Order: sequence, then structure tokens, then C-alpha cells
Amino acid sequence: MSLEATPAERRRLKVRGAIIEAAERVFATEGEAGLSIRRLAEEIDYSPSAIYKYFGSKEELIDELKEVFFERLLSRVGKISCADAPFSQRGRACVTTYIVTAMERPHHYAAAFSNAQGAPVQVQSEDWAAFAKTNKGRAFGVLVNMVREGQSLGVFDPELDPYLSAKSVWAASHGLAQLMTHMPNFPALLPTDEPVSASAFIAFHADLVFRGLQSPGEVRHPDFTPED
Amino acid sequence: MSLEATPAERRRLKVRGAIIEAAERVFATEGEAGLSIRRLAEEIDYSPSAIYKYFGSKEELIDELKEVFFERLLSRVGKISCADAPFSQRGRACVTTYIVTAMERPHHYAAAFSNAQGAPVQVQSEDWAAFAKTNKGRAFGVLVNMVREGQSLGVFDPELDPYLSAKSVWAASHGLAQLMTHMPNFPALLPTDEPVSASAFIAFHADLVFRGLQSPGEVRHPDFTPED
DNA sequence: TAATTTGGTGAACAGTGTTCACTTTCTGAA
DNA sequence: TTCAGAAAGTGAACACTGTTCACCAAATTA
Repeated sequence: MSLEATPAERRRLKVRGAIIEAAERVFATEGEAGLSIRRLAEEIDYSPSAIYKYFGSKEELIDELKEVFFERLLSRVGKISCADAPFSQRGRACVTTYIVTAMERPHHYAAAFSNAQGAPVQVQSEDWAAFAKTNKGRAFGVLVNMVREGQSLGVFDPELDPYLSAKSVWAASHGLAQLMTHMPNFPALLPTDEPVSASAFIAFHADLVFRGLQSPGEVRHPDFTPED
Repeated sequence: MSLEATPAERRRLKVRGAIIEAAERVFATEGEAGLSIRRLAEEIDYSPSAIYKYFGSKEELIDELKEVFFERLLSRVGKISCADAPFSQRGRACVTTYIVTAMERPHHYAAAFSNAQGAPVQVQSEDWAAFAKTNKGRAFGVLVNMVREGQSLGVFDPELDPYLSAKSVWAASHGLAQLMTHMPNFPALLPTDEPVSASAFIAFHADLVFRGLQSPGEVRHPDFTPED
């Protein structure tokens, strides 16, 4: 048995790739509702039971879709966090990038926080060591470092625990991401008629989140001006 | 036809009540996964098709469960908001109450933000007038008033738009509620061994949210001390 | 070439939500 | 009180679903 990719292995990867490609296509547009094994099989011209030679279950297949989605989310936020820009911009960009990426694939993001039956994902007994290795865990690590950097720069309140603060930032980002994937016109829900764009509101939210972390003397008014 | 409740009407309400009671029982513990029409029919000793004489569809039935849940959430947050307590306490309590109530019925809360297939609920073309009449909309109104009160007291930054601020607070609350219903040990996910209780972390989060709203001069360090 | 693993299939199982023709029960008016 | 009509309830069926399993053919290995 060689370490090279045998023709059989290459063929296998090809079929497997076709499956997740078709799954990605239908999942991105119709979500879990439109993704049935039989339909997937029809799209790739195989029998339904063939899929079970490549994936143990439908859930396993969808888990892979979520995984690649979170990898992109991680990579994007990671890139932002170490970009060449002032801290205040980078910090806010972490939050906005997270939310924008979630909104690009609402079904993926929603599914990542609920299993097939819409029930809460119970991640019982998961400890820190296990969590830190997951994509979610590494994205969280980026946030912790960002809080630490802000504290060392004197911008963020040094009294705040970086881990708890990062969790709070994550929760705040997650909340807006979820609300906006579920109600696309959420920012525009106003009694007045002046429109507020999605991106403008995301910026506003990111700003408020960061004001909460700033040192008592450092808090400034948001540079928020509704555009377009 | 009288306005009184005829015996037939009373009987009908009784059966209907038995259905939602059974549905509530199984939904609260097992969520949408365990709730099937056939099982429900078995529990109330009727045939499955009988249920369709009372509810147009399974979704309609579940919508009612969500509705009563949000009514309780609304009533709780509403009570807190006009309680006899200092503003800083009431304000934070709105956030913590929201999160704690969500955690009491994780399946209800999760379902309220995703349809049966786990796909995002698309509330397209919903305008403010319609939104303001829903339970979500009225709970949101409570938040807006709270922001306004904080501004008139000089505690919150008067430059902030009350509606956008209330949305941000809602998003932040929703985010933690969702994260905690999905990962019960979220607050305890720490590299260190010192435990942080759920309630302690919720308080910490609420505090950060409020720091973000405070006037530049008013920001104080959080009075957060990990208890128990 | 022979043996064995792998890839692929169709039929079936146990579920699901929902519909529909049908019967039974109850109700409101003549 | 009788009787038409509505309401309540039923069982069988439809069209799905994820999943399994015996079976078959093709590719790989010995």
C-alpha cells in the first residue's frame, strides 16, 4: 500500500467531492429543508444508498458543510485580526466580518447552532482542551488575543477578564448574525422612514460592543453615520 | 347564537387544550424532534387525523407554543422594566431576565428563531406597524423605552438613537441566550480551573452591554464578582 | 487466474405530515 | 320530537423521509 493516491482513491475522492458539491449547492439555497438523500442521489446520478458508502448519515454530511463554512469564517476573522490597520478598525472589523460572513450563508450559520430537528445542539461535557481545537474554539482564540491587545494598548479596560470579555463579544456578534439571517430587514424595522442599511447597523452594533470594552476614560461617541 | 360558551364550545376548548398541553409537555423536554402528530394523538387518545380538526398543520400548533412562550418572556421583561428599583438594576435585569427565561425553555427559544427544517425564518416585507403588534415587537418596545429613560436620566449617551441602541441590546441578549441554550457549559469554557457560574457570566455580559450605552463620562467598572 | 475487497443497486422498513371518504355524534330549528 | 345539517372523529391511503441489507459487478490484490 503506497502513500501515493491510487486511481481508486482518486476516483473515490471525486465522487465524494461531487456529493458535497451538490449538497453545498442545494443547502446554500434551500437549506436543510430541500436537502434529501434521494434528491442528492438524483443530482449526482447515483442511487440513494450509494451515498451511504461515503457518509455514515445525512447528519455527517451536513456536519462537513458546516465545518468548511466555519473554516472560512475562521480564516476571514483571522486575517482581519492580523491585518495592517489601526487597532480600532481591526477590532470592529472582527465583529462586522463575522456577521457579514454569517449572512452570506444563512442556512449554514443557522444549522451550525441547531441540529437537524431544530433542537439546541447539546455540547455537554466539552472541556476547554477539546473546544480550543475546534474551529469555533480557534475563532474564539482570535477574539481573546484581540481583547488582550486592546488592553495592552490602554484602549480596553485592563480590569476585564479577556476570556469573559471575548465570550461577551462573541455572544453579541452571534446575536446580531442570527437575528439578521432570520429577519433580513431587521435594521430597517423602524417607526421612522429614514432607511438604515444592513452594513450601517452592523457597524453601529460593533461600535457599541467596543464601547463596552473601553477603559472608562477612553469611551468616545460612535463615528456612526448612516450611509447610502 | 349566544355570546356565552355553549357546551360544544367548552368541549372543543377542552380537547384543544389537551392537545397543546401534551404538545407543550413533549416539546419542552424533547423539542421538535420528539413531537410527532401520531405520538401526540396517542397521548391524548385520539386518532392522528383528529388533530387536524383543531390545528391546520403541525407548524400552526408549534407556532402557538412559541407564542405563549414569547408572551411569558414579554410579561417577565415588562414587569422588570417597570419594577420599583434603581434604573441601573432594572436595565441590567431586562437583559438577564431575557436570557434566563430563554434558558428555561431552550427548545422553545431555539424554535422561535428557526422553522421546522432548521432554516432561518424569513420575515420578509414585515414593516414596523406589523412588527410592533407582535410579542417580539412589544418586547422590543420595552427596550426602547428603557434606553430613553437612561438617556433622560443622563446615564446613557444622548447621542445614541434609541431604536438602534435597543436593537443592539436585543441582539446582544439574544446572542448569549442562544449560545447558552446550545452550549450549557459556555460560561465554564475557560483555560483556567476557576469556575464561572452561568448566572455570573450573564450578569457580566449584561454589564458590558450597558457600559456600551453609557455616556462617555458615566462608564464605571463592572461590579462583577464571581459568586458561588 | 482466483480470492477478496470495494462500489453500486433496488427493494424494503419504519417512520413522518397530511388528506379524504366515511361514520357517528351532536345541535338548532320546524 | 323529529330531522336536516354541521361538527367531531376515524382508518386507510399518499407521498415523502432516512436508513439498512442482501445482492451483484467491477476493480484490486495475492
